Amino acid sequence: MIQKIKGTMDILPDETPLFRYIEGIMREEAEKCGFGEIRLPTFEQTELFVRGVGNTTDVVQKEMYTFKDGDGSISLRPEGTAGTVRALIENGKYGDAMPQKYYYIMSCFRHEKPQAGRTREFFQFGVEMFGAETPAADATVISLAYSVLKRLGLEGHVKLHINSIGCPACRPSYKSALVDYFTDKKASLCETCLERLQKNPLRLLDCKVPSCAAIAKEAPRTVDSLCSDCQTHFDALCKSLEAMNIPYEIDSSIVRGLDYYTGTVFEFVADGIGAQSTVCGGGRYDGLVESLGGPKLSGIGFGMGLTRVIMTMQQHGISPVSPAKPRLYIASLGANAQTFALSIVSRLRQEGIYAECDLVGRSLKAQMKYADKIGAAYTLIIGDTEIETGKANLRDMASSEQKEVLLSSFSLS
RNA sequence: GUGGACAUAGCUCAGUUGGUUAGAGCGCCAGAUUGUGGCUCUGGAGGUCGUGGGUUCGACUCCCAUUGUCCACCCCA
Repeated sequence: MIQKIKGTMDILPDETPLFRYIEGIMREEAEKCGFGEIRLPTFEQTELFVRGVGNTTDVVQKEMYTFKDGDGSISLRPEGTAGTVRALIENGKYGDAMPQKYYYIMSCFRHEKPQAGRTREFFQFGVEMFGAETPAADATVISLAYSVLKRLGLEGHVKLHINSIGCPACRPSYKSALVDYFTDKKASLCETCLERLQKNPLRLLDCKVPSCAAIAKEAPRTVDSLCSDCQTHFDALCKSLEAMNIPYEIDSSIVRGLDYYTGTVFEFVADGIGAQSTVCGGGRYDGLVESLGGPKLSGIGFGMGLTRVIMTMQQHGISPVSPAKPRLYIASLGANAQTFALSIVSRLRQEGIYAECDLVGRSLKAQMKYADKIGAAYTLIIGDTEIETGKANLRDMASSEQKEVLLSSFSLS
């Protein structure tokens, strides 16, 4: 038999209501903050991601689904920010009133080895805000993520970690201080850390090997080496979060893996869902619009993984929705009654009522069982006698009480 | 890309030191006096034991390969 592609998933009808519920909350919260939905192409020119996400990142170097397309090269989007920035520039939205605020809920694709909380196609809720450089903008974006998680019942199950990785003015000096520090301790670093020292020094800070972690703990911290602009920005952000009653902790090991991040970075981390525990991650990317050919325009945003959110909810037994159940099931006996049932059900549906009837030709007993199984609130029983007399029994499935109703003007009110 | 674990019915799993027709629970379908669900009882359908090799008189069981799943590293949402 033909199986699904590795790292993809089927979401069946018993799970889709939960997805829709969560998506609904994300939309509401984003729109309350003035973010408008943007829908982007599933694939873009490979070059967009190479320049946008960064050609030194793992995402671009080894995780993109890239195809030849005529003379060019296209890739399935591995994230949403680059495409949003491209659309902003291409549609001239940088000429409109600032800030520009966009959100999306869409699938992204990365060719990684699947594990808990990591699939090759994954669903992401993302928001991007352009043209607002104040700490208040950062706070707004973080608070939006927070209110989504809060409404989903995850307050207390996720922790907000924030950090500042500095701007082009102060990051280079920090980076070299970091490299110097770790170069001194080269002898006691693990193999992957030696690699990180070469290509991604900031990652040295969150190695999980105990000996490395101990060294990293004493390493120079970004928050101690920020330029005065970055420092005041970061301090103001902390104050704003406090003013909004959003608990956070400063975590100098928070480093984002995408090249475009500058200044503020943050993560919401869940407990108990395995190693891939970042439910939401984001930060500021003030140089990105310009580097993709647009005007100098600041940006900040985040991505939130839908399945990781769901895993966290399940971990804590939070299940706010259940599938829809019919108000009425009509059990019918014989072909005439089945046709009659069909007509009533059809009329009820036009009135907006969820109603079902027998489509299999089962015995009455089997139909009753089925009605119970699908959770019908009421069952109406119709045979030839009922059609003749115009009266039928309506059974309340919860109490088993039955009453006779007139079929001529049957309604559920 | 690296490492580890696992793969038996629709689902969750048993299967004894290799030994006849591979089991259970749940689910599904059908019955338990003629047209009434939930509880109980009875019966039924459903598996070439992931796939391909090998060892053996004989393999679900042992060996090799392969594919897939899960978990971790890496990386990230």
